[in-house]
Parts: sequence; structure tokens; C-alpha cells
Amino acid sequence: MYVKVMTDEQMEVLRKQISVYANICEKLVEMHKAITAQQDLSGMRLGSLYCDPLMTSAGHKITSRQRWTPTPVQLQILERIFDQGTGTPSKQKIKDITSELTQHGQISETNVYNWFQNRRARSKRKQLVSVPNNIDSEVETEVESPKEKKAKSENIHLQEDPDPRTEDLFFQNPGISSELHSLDPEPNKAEPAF
Amino acid sequence: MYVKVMTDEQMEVLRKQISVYANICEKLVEMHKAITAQQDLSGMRLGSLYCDPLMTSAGHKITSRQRWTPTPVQLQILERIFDQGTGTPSKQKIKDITSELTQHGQISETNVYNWFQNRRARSKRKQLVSVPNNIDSEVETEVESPKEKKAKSENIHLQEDPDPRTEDLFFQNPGISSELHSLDPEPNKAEPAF
DNA sequence: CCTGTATGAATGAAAG
DNA sequence: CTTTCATTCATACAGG
Repeated sequence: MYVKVMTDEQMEVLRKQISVYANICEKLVEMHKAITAQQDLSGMRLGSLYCDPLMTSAGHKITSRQRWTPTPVQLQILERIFDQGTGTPSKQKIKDITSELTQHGQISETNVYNWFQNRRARSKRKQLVSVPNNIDSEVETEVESPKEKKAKSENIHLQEDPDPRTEDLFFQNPGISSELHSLDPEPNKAEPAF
Repeated sequence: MYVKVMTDEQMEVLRKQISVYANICEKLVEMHKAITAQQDLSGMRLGSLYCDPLMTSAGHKITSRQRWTPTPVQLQILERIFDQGTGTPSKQKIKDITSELTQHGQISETNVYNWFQNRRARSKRKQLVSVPNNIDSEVETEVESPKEKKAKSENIHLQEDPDPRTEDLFFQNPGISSELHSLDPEPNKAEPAF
């Protein structure tokens, strides 16, 4: 049998794309309902399009669950390494750690990388909070870090985006498409009519 | 290297699912536009789904969003340019791009520059290969083939998930509502994978 | 069931 | 260019 080969990454991309669509649909339907609740729209039914092909009857989204969660063992090891002070376990180190942790459950280098990033960042934030010396007795939308050179309102470019026409924009491109092209090495049309 | 193998049928199913979503979304949007031609929907973002007008408390000015975020259109354009292979855009190029994008939302040259930097860097990191067989774990200066022939096994990592139900459903449910003509999921991108 | 919180992941910006 | 930091988004999970 002729088969195609995909990497896990590609699989993930596909899953995401579908997820995105599922999400949009959900949102649109919601919006639609809200709006039409007060209008007559009998003529505007969508037919049977309404629901989601990708949702199980349990209401569980198929596209969900993609988030890694460290097992207790892994977490323990990670914490230990983190505490060793070896700040940024760059590249090679990551690989080592990953392969070690792999024996205690599914994990990838990216996971490890992210974990350290987050661990570090949050550990830092924690400290800032625990230093109540600086008082901002006012509702500050943001805490000015005393030790960080917050080059804030400098050349940051905000974007309020009051733009209400977002709907149109959203569909012009599935976004992740750029990584999907190699999925179709088959000279056939993209959508063989069978 | 781990890869998943799909049959043509499975590929087809996936493609169809995406098509269906694309189609539904299109219709919903269309309908939505028709209905809300003059209604106020601002604040309802579809993209990230936050319907947050950013007016947190007592009219405290929205100090948030100090970070630029590309609008879908901008992103699309950027991706396209990126895919054209013309790596690091020159200074002049950046200017051009910026002015083009300006028409689709607030943006600065710095934003564009950063975007390309990041895009490239991350795209490169994508091809991390964690081949356990690959011993000789010396300094892995392994720069991969010029073209992406990566087979990274980056993916979703489930652990001893006692709840395996969703995983399998992914490829089933080919049937969805009727109407669906072939909507090409991703018509372009002729990047040679080789 | 719905709301709040912890935390994995994504990404713009900046440092090195 | 490569690596790191900061902020934000989204989700798993606990509590009401």
C-alpha cells in the first residue's frame, strides 16, 4: 500500500490547524447565536453545518491535549538540576537531560528547554514580589522592576487595534500553512475527487 | 528518527476535515457580515479570542499591550516574504516591507527586523534532532543539510495517560455534514522539500 | 458546573 | 546570528 510519511511535527501542525478552525467555528457560532437571538433569521440557516466534526460526543475536543506534563520523577530531577545553579543548561546539556528524563516518561528537548525558561522567569518574578520594599500604593498596571532597566515607553510600538474588521483578515491564511506544503508530494491534485 | 505513516485515505480524511472547517468558517463569516453589517462588535476578536476591551479598572489607562503583535494580514505577508527564501532582508528591503505592512496596521521597521530574526532563528531550531542512536555526543556542531530534511521527533508527549480516548479519534469521523466541495486547504507554497 | 490558579508553550524584544 | 528574557495565551486541575 502506498503511504505517506509525516513527522510528528507535521502531525502537530495539522492538529493545530484543525484546532484553529474548530476554535473559529465555535466562536462564530456563538456570535451568531447571540446576534440572531434577537433577529429573524429563519432564512439564514446554515443547514446542518452546525457542529463540530471533531468533537466527541463527550464534548471533548479532539484537538486539545497537547500539553506536556512532567511526571513526579521528571519534575524532581528537573528541580534538582535547577537548584544546582547551573543556570542555563544550553544545548548539549539539554540533550543530556532530555535523554535522561526520557527514561521516566515522554519528554522532548523543547519541553526541557521551556521548563527551564519558565522556571527561571517565574522564580525571578517571585523574588520581585517578595520584595515589598518598594511600594506602589497605587494601582499600577505594571510593576516597575527596580533592578531591571525597563526600557519601557521608549520605542515600543503599541497597537490598540480598534479595528473591527478582523473577521476578514483571519481567513486569508491558515497561518501555519507555511509548514504544510511538504505534506503533499503527490502530484495529484490537492483534492482528488476520487 | 520517528515518523508516522499515513495512508492516502488518512491524508484525505485530514484534508477533508480541514476543508470542512474552512468552508464552515467562510460561510459563518459571510453570514455574520450580512447580519452585523451595522452592529457593534468591536472587542470581539476572533484571533486570540479575547473580548477584552482592556478597560480594567476605573478607566485606568490601558498600559497593556506594549508589545507589537502582527495582524493576520501582516503575518501572512511576512510569511510569504520569508518563504521566498530571500533571507535577511536588507535595510532597504525592511523599509519597503514596513511601509507595505503599515497599511495593515501599526508596525515599525524594528518590528519587521525582529520578526525576521526570530523567524529564522526559530525555524532553525526546529530541526533539532534527538537521535538516541547518535552517540558520539561530542560537540554537536551538526549543522543539518542546507535544506530542511529534518526529522525531529518533537511532538506531543503523553505520558502514562490513563485517558487515551481522544488520541484515536483523530482520524475517524470522515463524515460531517454534507456540503463540502473541495476547498483547497493550502493551494500554494511550492517549496521544494528537497 | 463554573471560576480561579499553576504552568506549559508561543513569541516579540533585546542582549551577547 | 544566537541565546536569553519578559509577557502573554491557553489549558489542566483544584476549589466553591
